[in-house]
Amino acid sequence: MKNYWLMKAEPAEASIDDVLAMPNATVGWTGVRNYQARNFMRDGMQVGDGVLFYHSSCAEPGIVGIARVASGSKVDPTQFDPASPYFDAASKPEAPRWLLVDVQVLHKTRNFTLPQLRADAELAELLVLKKGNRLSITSVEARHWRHILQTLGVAAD
DNA sequence: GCCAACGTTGGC
DNA sequence: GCCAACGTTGGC
Repeated sequence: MKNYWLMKAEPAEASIDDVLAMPNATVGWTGVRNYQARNFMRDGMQVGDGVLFYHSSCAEPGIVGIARVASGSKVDPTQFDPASPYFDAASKPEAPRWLLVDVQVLHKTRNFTLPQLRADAELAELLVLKKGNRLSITSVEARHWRHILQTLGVAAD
C-alpha cells in the first residue's frame, strides 16, 4: 500500500531546482536529525511512495513539486563528517543513528503557498498546517494528496 | 530579529 | 522518571 509524505527542504540548501539539476533529479535526503522523522524513513516509507516537496524557512514557503521515494533508508554519511553542519559526534559508524532516503523529483509545480494551503478548507487537517508543527517529514492522507495534485494540475498516478 | 512551540538534555 | 533549562524550527 502506497503512502504519501510531505518533506521540507530549505531552498537555500537544496531547492527543487537544485534537485532537478542532479542526476536523475534525485537527491539523498541528508540532515534529518529528529527521531520521529528518521523512523518515518526507516519504518514507514517504501520505494514509490508519493512526496510533496515543500520549501520552508524562505520568503514563500509552500509545496513546489511532486516527488517520489526512490530508495530504501540508508546511513546518512553527513553524521560522520566533522565539516558538515549535520555532524553528530555521538553517532558511531558501527551504530549509525541517522538515516536518509533518496528522493526523486517528478514534477516541478507552481508554488502552492502556505497561505493558499491554509485557505483551502479541504486541507484543514493537513498535518503540516497544524499549530506547532515542526517535523520535517509528515505523512499525508490520500485524500489530501489527490486534492493537492488536482489543484496543481498534476495527473494522479 | 522575534517568539511560540516543541524536542532534547541532564541534574536530581 | 520528572522537569527545568536550553536549543531548534520556522513563520512572520
